[in-house]
Amino acid sequence: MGRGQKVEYGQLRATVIEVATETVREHGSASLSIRKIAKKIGCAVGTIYNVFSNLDEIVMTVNSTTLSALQSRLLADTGQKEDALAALIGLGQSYVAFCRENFNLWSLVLEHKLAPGSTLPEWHQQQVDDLFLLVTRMAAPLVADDSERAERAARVLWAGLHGICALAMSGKLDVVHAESAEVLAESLVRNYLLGLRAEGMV
Amino acid sequence: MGRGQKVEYGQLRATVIEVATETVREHGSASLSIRKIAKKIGCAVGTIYNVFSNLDEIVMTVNSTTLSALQSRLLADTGQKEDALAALIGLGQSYVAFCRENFNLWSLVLEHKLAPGSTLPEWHQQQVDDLFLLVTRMAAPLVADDSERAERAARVLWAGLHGICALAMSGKLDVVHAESAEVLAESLVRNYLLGLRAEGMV
DNA sequence: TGGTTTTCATGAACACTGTTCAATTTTAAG
DNA sequence: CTTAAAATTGAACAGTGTTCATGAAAACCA
Repeated sequence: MGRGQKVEYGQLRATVIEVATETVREHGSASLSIRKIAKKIGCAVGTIYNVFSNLDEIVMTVNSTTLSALQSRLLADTGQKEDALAALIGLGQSYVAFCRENFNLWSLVLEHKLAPGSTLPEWHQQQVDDLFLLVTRMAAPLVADDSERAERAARVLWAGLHGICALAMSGKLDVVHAESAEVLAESLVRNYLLGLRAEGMV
Repeated sequence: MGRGQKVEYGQLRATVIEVATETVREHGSASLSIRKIAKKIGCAVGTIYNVFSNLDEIVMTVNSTTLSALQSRLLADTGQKEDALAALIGLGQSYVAFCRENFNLWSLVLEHKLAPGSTLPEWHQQQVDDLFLLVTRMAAPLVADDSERAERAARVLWAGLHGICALAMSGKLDVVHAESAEVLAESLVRNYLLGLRAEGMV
């Protein structure tokens, strides 16, 4: 390589992300290490550090593509639904399905803890905001009068779905063992929104 | 020490858990290591392995006391509430408060992943079941006719509260940043239960 | 008391991890 | 062809969890 060869730079970055993604998808987040990536690619560890500042940056880049995949999935699944309630229920189902199909990659997103004192990079934050905006937009018709309450509803639903998926995936607190996450997700979305409507009628 | 000195055995175990708990509480789960515990206690690493089979067992034991503390907290806070709805809202508030006050210790519970293929030890599973039973019992009066639906409601609420707290604590998806977790928790519990009731009326 | 046996404590050793960096090779420019 | 810049390398450093042969100490028995 010589001076200013940015082509190779981008190529190596892509390869690293590709290998890292496949490793996580197949063997889980615990088995991801710089050394293993280097061995699989066939280069030295230092080479990777020439293109990523550390492992965290690799993880965040992988997570970024996972978030993009989720967004595409949600956008595709909730294309044009007549009923707003049905659309949000469908959103929940899509989210649960995505978690199931991308177990290890989604775990990597959830497990990631940003270094204390630092904030998410702007490009990453934007992805999260976009994803959340999707939910807010879908919830808006159901609480038409009040946009503040629409946003709160979106936050509750988003967090609630996250909780159901997180417990379902880890099996940790055994809460979701008996009943499928899909059933719980539908129950959450339907009844929460029903409750919002009922509250508005009082 | 000599043969059959169970007193020292239990004493050392207690000390290890004490030191581990304080370390996590003050510096977070990432800074927990066998070597640091040993140094803090003033013994060799091998000594700890004489009393715990590995770090995972230490973590699970710490988590066990955290779960006990949460259970005590919830039991105390939701002592005798007349209204079932108010009681469940209170439960949510207590849960959120507990997460706030025991940030690092509760993170340790959430972050723990059990080794693939293995299941939670019986004594740990029992704690989780007890905790969950608390929610189920409180939800029962609100869906009196159907115990199956009561359990589902409990699962949804439990998972939902977990999601709100998890996102609030990590600040990861920035969902809970604008509004406090307490507000979201109350919204979740109130409207979900209101929805359940409305559904039953149809 | 002395000798024996069981039990416990020790820390070096092993196999890992992320990260750094001086030395080397490769490549491009002049 | 020389030179300088850039990219690659892998040894080195500071960590991690875990194991285990060795030595010390305590308890049992005579």
